[in-house]
Amino acid sequence: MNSGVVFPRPNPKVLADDGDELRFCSTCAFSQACLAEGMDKSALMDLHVLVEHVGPLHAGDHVFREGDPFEAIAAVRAGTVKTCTVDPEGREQVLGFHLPGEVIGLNAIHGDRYPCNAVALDTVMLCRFSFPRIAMLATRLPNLQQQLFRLMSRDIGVASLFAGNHSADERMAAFLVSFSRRLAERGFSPRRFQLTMSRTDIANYLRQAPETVSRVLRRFEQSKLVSIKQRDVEILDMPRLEAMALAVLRH
Amino acid sequence: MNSGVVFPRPNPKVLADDGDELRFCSTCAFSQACLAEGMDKSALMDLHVLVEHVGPLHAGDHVFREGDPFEAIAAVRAGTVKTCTVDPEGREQVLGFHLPGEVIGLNAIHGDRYPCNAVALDTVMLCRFSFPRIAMLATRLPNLQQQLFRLMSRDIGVASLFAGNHSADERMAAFLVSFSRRLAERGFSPRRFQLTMSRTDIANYLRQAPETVSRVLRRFEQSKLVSIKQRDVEILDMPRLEAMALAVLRH
DNA sequence: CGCAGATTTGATGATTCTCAAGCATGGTGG
DNA sequence: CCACCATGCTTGAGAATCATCAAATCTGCG
Repeated sequence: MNSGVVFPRPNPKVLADDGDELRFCSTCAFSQACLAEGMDKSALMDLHVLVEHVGPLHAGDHVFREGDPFEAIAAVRAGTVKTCTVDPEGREQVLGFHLPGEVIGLNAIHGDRYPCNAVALDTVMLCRFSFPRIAMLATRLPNLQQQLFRLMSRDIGVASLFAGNHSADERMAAFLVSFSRRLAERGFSPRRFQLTMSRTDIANYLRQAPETVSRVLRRFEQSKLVSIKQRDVEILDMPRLEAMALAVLRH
Repeated sequence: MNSGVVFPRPNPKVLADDGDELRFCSTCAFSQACLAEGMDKSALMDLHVLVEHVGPLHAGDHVFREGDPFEAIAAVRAGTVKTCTVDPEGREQVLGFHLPGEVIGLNAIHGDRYPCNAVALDTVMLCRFSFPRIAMLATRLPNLQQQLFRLMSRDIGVASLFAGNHSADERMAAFLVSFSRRLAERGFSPRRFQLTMSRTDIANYLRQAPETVSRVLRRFEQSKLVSIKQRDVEILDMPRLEAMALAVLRH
């Protein structure tokens, strides 16, 4: 398995500036979001100039590593990226899972180094943005600046989502609901989806033992909240799941 | 006790544009930080124009409330501010404590409303910055923009500091060390300081029961790690405390 | 002085972790 | 094609950390 760092050296093949790139990149949710913020066509062109399409990365590939010098942020275009730290004793701490349309690396600006690892959980495609260049561009494009502010602001809130002291059931329900909603935002089905990460990763993220995750999911299944086959999830009773998650998500 | 929202209506008395304001505001750590980032004198003047000095606020006063429309960020100049949410059942969740030199409100950009309450824990002085105006200014002053990016980026990291699944002792040690370091950054003593928040607030922040906080602190005192009289803390063995906190803080 | 709120302390209990073993699953090579 | 292995997942039993409940103590303040 290739576990090298591929992020700082984007594959030249996927950077080809062929005629399809503009259309191709219009599927990049990050650009889309900027567009939605009122950026005009020429502004979008400026963005395209500094986008690098990276990938495909495969499960286990690192997007960046903790301690690497910070150079760029990236928008996930396809697949799932896990961010995590490793403490001095080698124990991993999962910080988050990042779905298509979400941006990673924003927590590296302060410190000039990535404070965590970013690892592909499946086949991942990225849009890479040199940060100095996008920041420079943002001084000319207020909408872009505003969008960057918004993205970072949201990450602050997301990071404290699971900060509370809730039960294992509540955290798991919140995890499933949150995952479902984020998928729905990008046009995926909110009822049927695949958990691309291992039980161990979920457990770590939710501050639980993997055994607890397994037991909670089984109980959810027994109470007809969800149906689970391997990593495939079908949500059967969204209202009740949302009710359980309410204490964590607050809406 | 006055528990009204004072933030959106700064006290006119402290906004007086007398000759001392420039010197006065030079004690505002936010401006200082921007200065340190290489802003020249005229840039600083631009900042001063849009600063509003707010305060003094007293213990229990709200700086802003969850749900209030987002208009401004604020730098703490003196005192301590607690940010917290309240869930549908009325249970509070403490998100953080903010010391002089730290900025609050950055998590409100996304959503256009404050996602949490901000409450003064003691006598608090603030610098208030209209966000639309400071964002506008940031397009002209790349150093200011960069500073805002940095502040938000740091908040992402801070929010996930206590995300890990650590023991009560480790979290408390990390809390004390982190508090001490942040005070030291601003020139306060890192060995002797006052915990301006209640045990209940600390407990909530660390996901513990107040009783657990009490017991952990007593054990710390018995092992000569710290000396505690009410809310006054003296750290007696910083190396050992830092060692305990290592798993949480990672440095 | 006495009251209200905060903190401490002790006893008990429950959620969750740990340890250990069994069971699927998916890929590999014979 | 099937046995085999590695990995991840599940399940059960026992243990431990930490929360809860109850009550005493302390503190600041009117």
